[in-house]
This record gives sequence, structure tokens and C-alpha cells, in this order.
Amino acid sequence: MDYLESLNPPQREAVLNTEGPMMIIAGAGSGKTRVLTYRIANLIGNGVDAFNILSLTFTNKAAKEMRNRIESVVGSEAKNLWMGTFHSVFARILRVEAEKLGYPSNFTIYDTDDAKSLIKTILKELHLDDKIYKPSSILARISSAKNRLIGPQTYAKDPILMADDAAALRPHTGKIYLKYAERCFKAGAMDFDDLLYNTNVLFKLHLDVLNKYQNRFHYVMVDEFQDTNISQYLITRKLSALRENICVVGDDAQSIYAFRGADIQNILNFEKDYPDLKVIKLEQNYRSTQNIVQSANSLISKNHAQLRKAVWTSNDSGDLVEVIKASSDNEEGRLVANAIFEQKMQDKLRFGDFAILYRTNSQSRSFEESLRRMNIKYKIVGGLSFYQRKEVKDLVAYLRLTVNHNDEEALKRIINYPRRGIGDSTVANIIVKADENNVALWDVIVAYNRLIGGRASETIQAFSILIKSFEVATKAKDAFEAATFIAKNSGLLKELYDDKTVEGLARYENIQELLNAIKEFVDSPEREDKTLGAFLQEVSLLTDTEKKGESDEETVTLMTIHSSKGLEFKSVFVVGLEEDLFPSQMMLSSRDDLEEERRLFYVAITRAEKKLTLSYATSRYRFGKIKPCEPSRFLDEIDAKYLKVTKKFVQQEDFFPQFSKDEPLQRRNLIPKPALPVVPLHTPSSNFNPSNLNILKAGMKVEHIKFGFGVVKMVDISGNDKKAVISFENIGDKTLLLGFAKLMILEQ
DNA sequence: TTCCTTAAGGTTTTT
DNA sequence: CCTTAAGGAA
Repeated sequence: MDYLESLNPPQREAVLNTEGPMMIIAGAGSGKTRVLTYRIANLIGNGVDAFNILSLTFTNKAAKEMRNRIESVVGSEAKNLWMGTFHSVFARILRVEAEKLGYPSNFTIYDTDDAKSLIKTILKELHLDDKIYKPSSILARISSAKNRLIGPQTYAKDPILMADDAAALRPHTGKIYLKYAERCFKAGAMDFDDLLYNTNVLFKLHLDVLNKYQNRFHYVMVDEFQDTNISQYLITRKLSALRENICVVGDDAQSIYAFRGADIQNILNFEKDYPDLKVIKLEQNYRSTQNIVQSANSLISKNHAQLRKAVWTSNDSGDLVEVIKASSDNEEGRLVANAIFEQKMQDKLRFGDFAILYRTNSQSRSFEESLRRMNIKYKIVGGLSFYQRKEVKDLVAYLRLTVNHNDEEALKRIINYPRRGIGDSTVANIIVKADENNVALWDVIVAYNRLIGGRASETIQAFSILIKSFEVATKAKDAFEAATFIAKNSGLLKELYDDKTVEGLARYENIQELLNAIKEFVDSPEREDKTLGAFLQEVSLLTDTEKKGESDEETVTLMTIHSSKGLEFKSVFVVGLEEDLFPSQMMLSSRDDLEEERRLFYVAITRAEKKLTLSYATSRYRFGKIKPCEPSRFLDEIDAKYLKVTKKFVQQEDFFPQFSKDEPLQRRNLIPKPALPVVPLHTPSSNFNPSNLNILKAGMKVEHIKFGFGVVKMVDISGNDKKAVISFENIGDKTLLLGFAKLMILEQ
């Protein structure tokens, strides 16, 4: 086993010590992924069946990467490993065992929007004010209860929880939780937390089932252990109880998901629960320069609660950490884009070596603008995902309702879309009736004529026949055929096709893209279950971060610090280091929260290999108004001897030419648009003379004064502003407002 | 019931 | 600035 040669002593020990409980405390950049990979490869090499190994990761992407790396060591046997996030692995198990808990095996998974919408509906029924009972707060409260395995009945009886709610002036929270749980159950739906909660219930009530999985998983591994909650911890503990071959890997300094219920106590409990626990510390950092490691250490030492650990490196000291001060968020964008360009030239890097990390998704705008102006390609990871777009959710709702008629949220979403004359009051009637009779919404719909009757009867009946026909028609079809059938026959495709606006066109294309994704799902060879139900199961747990697989050696990455976890880049920019932004104003109220923000900054810093740059602005747009900003306290917490504050030449606001405002920013996660070229784009022909654009039609060849030659793809005269999409030879598609565009028609 | 206009309120982070 | 909710008219 020559790979063992490449490991240092503690790493090697972590790989070779396969039996019994073990905890690996892995500092940032300490080769944790390598250790995990080799550990699994080593197990398989020693004759352990890959089917008997369960490895739980934080993201599906991490699982996929690790599987690939293991495969390169041990071959295709790696395909048999059980690997994935807690949510996806246990959703898979629950799907098999659901009926033991009274759920259908084709249960729906509610995402956060579904959950909030259900809470809103319940609030209306209970006549509670959604200003006081804010759905997001209620959901957070329910979520945190579930993550501590407190069910609705227990919750409603718990004096401390009730007192908390009373103090928060939300005394009916328990009642909402109860109703919420009932409704999910009736709808055959589980939210994210239910996947873990119900797994615990399953293992508690059905010892034979627990036993089955205990005997399947001889070795259990948990990555990012510091980010697990109690519910997850109990699952792993129970699963591994027979052999106690449990190995957890984590770093308390990188715990940044407390808001999601992650409990650092798990690390301490672990030591208590396993007295003969083996603890290994990986402290040598192989990723970053001295200066980067030391600044990170100086920062994290300001935190009180931490395990003793000394991360060190034998790498070069490298450059000092640069600090850029900008006068506005826009200037911050320009300075960072310029710095990226300069560094690339000086250090012979590729754009793919750079990452811009920010606290909140909304900060991406100014960087996008500057990068595009400098013709630098970029991609945004995370943000609003493809699957959160309205039109995509609409089609998915049809699919969900076809698979599970009781899915209340899917039903509410599309019962009147496209318009079929079923208004709000009809839907409200249905909900009330369902509640009175304690049945699912669908049951009322089927019996609508008998239960309610009246004018809407016919349309309701037509709707129920439509959905039933989908069910019948898709029975023998794979997911792609089924989805295509439903998209066509629901009227959804036509609705979007008829919408000839630019936005409508984009929505239509998104539906096509979703269908393509389903086709890909069906066509993938190792997929056994190609049904619609299987696709839906997967899609609801898929995040966009994991979908992007393009090799982008020349593409700068933009993302939140949270999504950067586990990644590394040669040069990292951590931006927006301002009070109230980072640390976020929401996190200033308690010491624990502030410490979590500090750990978040620690994570950001330790993503950098060679070069780290921090930036802040002294003013920033917020809610459309310019607000002054103070530099972040975190800047003072890094030992000043590692910092270099640069005085940059301040550019004028309009140094770069303005481009048409209606070019939408790429804020979502599709294919990054090609960057706009820098002026001069095009020298107009000598006879250039703007034409009257009233006669502009698709197919015409035109010349634009700035953008050059192109062909008209479509003309949109539906709105007040007449627009046209023109495909230019040099810069690709652009949408232009005809009221302003200087265009000359060359050929009809 | 639908569609349009206006008002208000909202930015953490993610499975 | 943005999106969503609410209210009013056809």
C-alpha cells in the first residue's frame, strides 16, 4: 500500500485504526479528505465489502468526489459504498420502510417554501396574525424541536418551551406545531427535519428494522461531525451500536451551522458515550502559507469555547494578507476585480484559482458587474437555485401531485395554474372541509360535488380527472416520458409558450431544461429506479451547488462562505468585512452567535492557499439607500503583523463604459453568460444611420452602433417598452429596448 | 374570479 | 432595490 507512504504519522494512524470508536479532530487543510478516502480504500483493500460501509457527508457533492477518489484507488467496488448526506441516505431508507410509520412509500419531501406555505395556511385557519407568528420563525422553532427529537405532543406539554413561546408572545406555537405535523402526515409529506426525526422514530419503534441496518453497516463514518445535530448523532450512534466501528471527523473551529441545529455538544457527548474512544488530531496544515495559517490562528484564539488544537504549517511564509479599503460597494467590486486581474498576471494564475467569498448572497451584485466589465468569466455557486424558480416549481408540483395526490402544497400551487376558474374562495372552502372531516385536500376534491357542490363543481371534477389521468398515463412510463406528458397535457407548456415576452421565453426554456435534467436522470446507466417518484425523491434533496460540474479553469468563483466549506483556492478574497454585515447584525446578540461568526471568518480565511485578500467598503447600498459602514471588528482581531493595508488608486465611478441596464445580472445558477467585452466593441460603418425600428422583425440582419452586426431573434411588442433579442456576432445574445437602441437594418 | 395598482416590508447562512 | 401581499375595479 504505497499511499500510506504519503501520510504523516497521525494521518496514517487514522487510516489504519479501523476498529472501534474513533474521533479525528482535523484542522483546516490538514488532509482530512485524503485520510477519509484512504481509510475507506484501506477497509475495502482489507476485504471489507463496500456494501457494509456507510459514509455520511455534508453535501452530496462531497460524497460524489470522495467516491470518485476511492474508485481511483480500489476500482469499481467503490460504487457499492453507501455515501451521501444524512438526508439523502435516510430518505432512501425511509422510502423502503415508510409504510411501517404509516407513510406511503412515495411520500413527498417538503422544501422550506412548502413548509412555510403550509404554516401560513394553518395560521389563517387559526386566525393568527402572521406578523406576530412569522412563518420563518415558527418553522425555525419547529425545526429546532424536531432536531432535538421533541415531537408535537411532547412540545405542547413542555412547560419550558411553552414559557418561552409565551414570553415571545407566541403562545399558540405548540398548537401550530401539532397541526403542522398532522397536515404533513395527511399529505404524505415529510420536511427536511422529518427525514431525520422519522428515522429515529423508525429505529425506536421497529427494532427489527434497526437490526437490519445495524447488520448492513459494519463501518460508519461521519464527516463534518461538528455540524451534526442531536437527531443525526443519535441515528449514527444507534446504527453503529452493534460493532461500534464508528469514526467521526470534525473540527470545532469550523462549526458554522448552529442555526440549523448543529450542536457542538455532540463532540463532547461523543467522548462521554464512548469511554475507550480513540482521538487523533491532525494539526499540520498542508494547504496554506505561514501568514495565512497564523492570521487564522490569531483570529480563532479570540473564541473562548474551543478544543485545544495547534494548527501549524511548514509551508513558506508567503505574502502578507492584503486589506483593501473601498469607499462604496461598487468600488469594492472594481478594486477586487482589478486585483484579481493583476494577481493573475503577476503570479501566473488562472481565473479558476480565484474565489470571492461573502457573507450574504445579495453581495454578489457589485462583483458581478465589475467582473463582467473586465471581461472576466465568473460563476455563482448557490443563491436561488434552478429548482426554486417559479416555473420549475410549477411543473415539479404537477409531478408531485401525480405521484402523491395528497400532497397539499403541490395541490395548492397548481390547482388554478394555468387558470381554470378555481379561485381562492373555492380553495379555502376545500381546506376548511378537509380540516373538518380530518381528511386530505384531495379527498375533498374527489367528493366535492357531494360535500360542497355549487358552481365550481364542474371545474373541480375536471381537475381531479386531469390529475387521475396523469397517474394512469404515467404508470408505465419512465420519469422523462411521464414528465413530458404532464408538461404538455397540464397546459403548462402551452401557457409559457404563448407568453411571448422575453421573460416568458426564458421560463419556457427553463421547463425544457428541467425536462433535459429528467432525461439525464433516466439515461444514467447505474440508475435502477427510473420512475417519476424516484426522480422527485432525488430532486428535492439536490442543491444546485452540486449540479455544476463544468471544468472552469478560467472562471472566477463567487459564493457565500457557508458554501465554500471544504473547498480551497490559490487566491481568496473575503469581502464585505463591515460591522453589521460580517459579523451579521443578527448575530451580535449573544457571545455564542458572535463566536459562530468568527468561526465563519476562520473558515473563509483557511480556504486560501497562497494569497488572501480582505476588503471592506465605507458605504454600501442597503434597501436602495446608501448607508455608511464601519470596518469589521474581525479585521482588528487578526494580528496586525500579518496584514498589509494597501492604498489603492481610487477610480472614478464611470471609468468603465455603461452597458445597457436591461442586461440581467447572472444571479442564479445556470450557465454563466459570456462576459461583456471592454470598449471599443465596434466601430460603426461609415454610412451608419439608425433605422426606424417599427418594422423590425425576427430574422432581419442589423448593425448596432456599439455591439456590431447581428440577427434579430425575436421582437417583443407586448409591453410598454418594445424589446428585441438580437444575436450579435461578437458578443452573443442581447436584449435591447427599441426605444433607445441605435440599430440600422441591413437586410430584411 | 381576475387583473391591476399600490403599499409595505425585507438580507443571514442550507439539507 | 426587490418581491410579495393587499385592496379595489371590471
